[in-house]
Amino acid sequence: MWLSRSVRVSLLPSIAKFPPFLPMHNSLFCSHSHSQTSLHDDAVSQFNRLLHQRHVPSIFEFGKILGFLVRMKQYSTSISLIKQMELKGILCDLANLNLLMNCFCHLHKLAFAFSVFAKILKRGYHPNAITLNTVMRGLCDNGEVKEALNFHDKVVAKGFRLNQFTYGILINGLSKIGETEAAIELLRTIQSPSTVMYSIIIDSLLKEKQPKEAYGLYSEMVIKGIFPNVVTYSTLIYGFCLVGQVEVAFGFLNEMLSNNIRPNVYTYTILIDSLCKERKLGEAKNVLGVMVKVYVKPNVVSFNALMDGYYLVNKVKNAKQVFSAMTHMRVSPDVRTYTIMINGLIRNKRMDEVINLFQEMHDRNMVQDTVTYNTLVDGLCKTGRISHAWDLFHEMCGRNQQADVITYNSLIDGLCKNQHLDKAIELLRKMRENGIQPDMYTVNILINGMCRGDKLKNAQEIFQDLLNKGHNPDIPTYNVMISGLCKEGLLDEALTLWSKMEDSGCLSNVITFEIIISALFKHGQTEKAEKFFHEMISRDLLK
DNA sequence: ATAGGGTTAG
Repeated sequence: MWLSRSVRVSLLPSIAKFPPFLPMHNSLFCSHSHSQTSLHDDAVSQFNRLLHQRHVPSIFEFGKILGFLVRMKQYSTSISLIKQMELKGILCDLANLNLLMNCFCHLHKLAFAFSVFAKILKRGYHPNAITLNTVMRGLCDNGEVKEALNFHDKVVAKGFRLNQFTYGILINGLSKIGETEAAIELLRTIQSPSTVMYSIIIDSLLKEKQPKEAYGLYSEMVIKGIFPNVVTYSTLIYGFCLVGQVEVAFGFLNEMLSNNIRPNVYTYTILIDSLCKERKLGEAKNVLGVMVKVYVKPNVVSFNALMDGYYLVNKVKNAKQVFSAMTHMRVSPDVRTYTIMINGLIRNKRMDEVINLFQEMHDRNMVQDTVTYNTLVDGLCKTGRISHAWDLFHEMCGRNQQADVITYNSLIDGLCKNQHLDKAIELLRKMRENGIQPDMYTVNILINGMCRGDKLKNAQEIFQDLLNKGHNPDIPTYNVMISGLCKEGLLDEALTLWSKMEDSGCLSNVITFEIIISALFKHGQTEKAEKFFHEMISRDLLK
């Protein structure tokens, strides 16, 4: 079923090349409608007009406006409008109450949602499938998938009718908490499973790096005559790129095209992102050009992916061009756009520009989130500006952006590398106090810090502790430990550990080999070094 | 009911 590589390759360059950032294309994307804010305000004032009419309008009129607001994700507004309705003595119907419950669920106010459910029962309304599905989705979104399943069993026992959506919600809930097996089991109990159900599970399998199983389900749905749609194909393209099988992914792209399923902004953005991660910036830029040409409007995600790609290959100028191009095309940068810019500029040691951008976010009333702060904190640590990083750490806490394991890891690493091992240990303790569990990065940073600080014994203790607790060290853990042993000239011990690593099924990467080879050379063991070098080549680890 | 972008260790 796969089309040849030549088909795949010809697909993109066959489209006429043109500079994707010319202003002539801007007119395609100019917005002629009201902004979202004014639409929201219009809806609210129309609602108020209805509310104050002399003759009470039908409940259906209110419902239309409320439905619109929910589609615009204005949950808080919808809730307050419904409250005003009830205060005026206009009784909500079942649809309004379902909608109200839905709004509370989206705002993660599950207790309020349940009180609405109680109200539905108290008023003698008969909950319909939408009511029950909303309850289950609320539970699932809150991570309470088991409770959703119990709820399902209970209402089924009471004779309520459910629908396809119910099982989509439950399958999605199970998949998103990593219970893909259970999701598949549930799928097996459904007489006529849908495209959506298959798509959800295929997505989970690919994210868990189980491409064979995902492919199996895809074949199964095709055989059963359940047609993959644009989401299914986009999921497959994304997932197969994720597991490194780019050829297969492009096979799916060709297949969707030959099935006359048109790629949408998601599909194109996935392609841009995947090509960028493969460092094929020329092709990625062409995809953006194709999008423009076929009138699929790139959005902020498309531009962010491309920008990040340019920074990945250190093309600062091109990245900045993307930044201004998106503005010209009236696509507003978001927090991630700025974070990508900040991250890229840090990697290119342009700290003054970074500080300016951070200030610009402030000026634009953008809320810097944990990731933005993490990026900057790490950048400051890496350039030795520990005290500035420390200030930002406090600033983020003060602004209610929770420091997470990554924040602490960056700071601990910075402290270790600037001769403050004691302060690093102190911060580790503080991190635990704040309820944040150290992860593999923390362990590796500490082992590395100990080795650098001539505390090989402590590093080995941490490593042994990891083994004692039944954790498997990962490649970077072995790498830092091997590197520490090499640094002390303990080459035999390093090579023993390397053997253990390989025996445990943890296969070396290019960095492992670099550490070992350079240590062997340094100690005049040229022959051994060459042996490792050839091993590395035969494993195809050199790009 | 389903798909896409940003941060940490070697």
